[in-house]
Amino acid sequence: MLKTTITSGHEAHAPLLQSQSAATESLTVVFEMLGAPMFFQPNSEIYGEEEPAEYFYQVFEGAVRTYKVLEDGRRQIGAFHRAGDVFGLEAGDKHAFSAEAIGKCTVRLAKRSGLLSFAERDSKVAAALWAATAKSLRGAHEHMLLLGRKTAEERVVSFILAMANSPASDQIIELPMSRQDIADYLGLTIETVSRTFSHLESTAAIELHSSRRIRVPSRRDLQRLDA
Amino acid sequence: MLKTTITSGHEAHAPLLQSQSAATESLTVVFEMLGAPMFFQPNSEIYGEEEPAEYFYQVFEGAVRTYKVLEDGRRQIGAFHRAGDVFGLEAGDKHAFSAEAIGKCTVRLAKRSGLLSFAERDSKVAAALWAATAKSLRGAHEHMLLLGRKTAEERVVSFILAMANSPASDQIIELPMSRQDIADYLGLTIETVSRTFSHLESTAAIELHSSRRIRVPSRRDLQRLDA
DNA sequence: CGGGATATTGATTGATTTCAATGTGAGTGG
DNA sequence: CCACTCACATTGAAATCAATCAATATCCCG
Repeated sequence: MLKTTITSGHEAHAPLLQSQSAATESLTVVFEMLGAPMFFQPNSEIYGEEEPAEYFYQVFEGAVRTYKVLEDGRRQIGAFHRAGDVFGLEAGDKHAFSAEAIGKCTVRLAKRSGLLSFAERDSKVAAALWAATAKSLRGAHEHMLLLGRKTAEERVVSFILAMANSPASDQIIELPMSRQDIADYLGLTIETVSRTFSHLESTAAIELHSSRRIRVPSRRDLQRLDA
Repeated sequence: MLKTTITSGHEAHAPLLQSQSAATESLTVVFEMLGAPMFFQPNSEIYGEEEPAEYFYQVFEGAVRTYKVLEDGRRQIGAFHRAGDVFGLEAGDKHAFSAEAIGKCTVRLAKRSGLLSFAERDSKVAAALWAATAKSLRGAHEHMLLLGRKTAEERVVSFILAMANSPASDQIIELPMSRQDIADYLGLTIETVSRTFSHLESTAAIELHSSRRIRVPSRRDLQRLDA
């Protein structure tokens, strides 16, 4: 199984694939068959908004951001994708978002036409495609709640909790993305994100070992700060 | 076709079904076969968050809001659904959102099990289900950009433009929802929404015939105020 | 050991929220 | 038919949270 392949060599980390649903697994099998692995350098474009959507994508290793920009440059990151996540699922022949590698990363590309004709013949694959799309939708809904109704501190806390994907306490979390990425994901400025991290540290809710390496001594305590 | 059925008797209004995609149409056919129409009173619950998701839903007449609330009562409306729109598509056995009728409305309910087993046998139906889910995802992404990066005025303008679903200028728009609903959709307070409507009126970007009936003299002019 | 990007911290401003009245309109009953 | 009422909407003044403007500080990377 690819699951094994993906996690091999990462045993020291928290599991990269959280609650791997049966549906995602089944899409993973399809990506193994149809997907061509492709390597991307940090900050390189995987696809651009408005480009014809020719492929579906699955992160194999590393992390990816998908985003939209307004004419004047304001950027909203829609989601961060990590190993095992499928992205680029929007229907229609054009991408609604752009996608970039955050650090070095490997992504599997599966031709839409191939995967869709596969889905036509195998209803399990069609169901997996639907489930993966619905999973993205669920994530977008959660993100919407955060952007629309939460305070800066609640946003940062929600983000940290989402990045700490195991329910265990006392986790060390490695953030692959910059403060600017976090700010553009949370709908805040980089200064507000930085200040909020500092403030959380000052109240012992988190420890900042370095700017991209944080420790959550008690997940419960942190959760109490989320709405 | 149901399209005819839905719009019959509404010829005086702007078309209720904007760009009805082939995919939605094909789901509409399924709803005609499997769906039981159900009538809802204003503000009545269609389903609640965390309830087992037993059905898929299509608005037949009227308007529906889907939303999430935080423990302390802050509410985020995820989307407004109008005639022809399919909602409740989230995968998983529980609803992620709640859904309520805004005014009096009729909704068709199709059992998930039935529609899914139909999709298993007919790949066209499976594709339509996927496309409808992806359409929700696209809407959520657009909404995210609005919540994360737009100013109050831009949000209200985006909202008005979305409610004016024909590209024509000089439209009169009937808003089915209250200012509170709009506020909770845009991530603003009711006062800010009200002030922004007033300000748009003072600059002649819109006319307020009554609080729920507005006229857009020039769509182009209004679009210039959107980001 | 630089040097440039990234991050933190401080001071101030400003948009939106909050608090507080006032206005408006649809429905009801006298 | 009018007055009353209640929910909904508008408007105003003050407070607040996050953004902006402005220095440093720190971390990589060569």
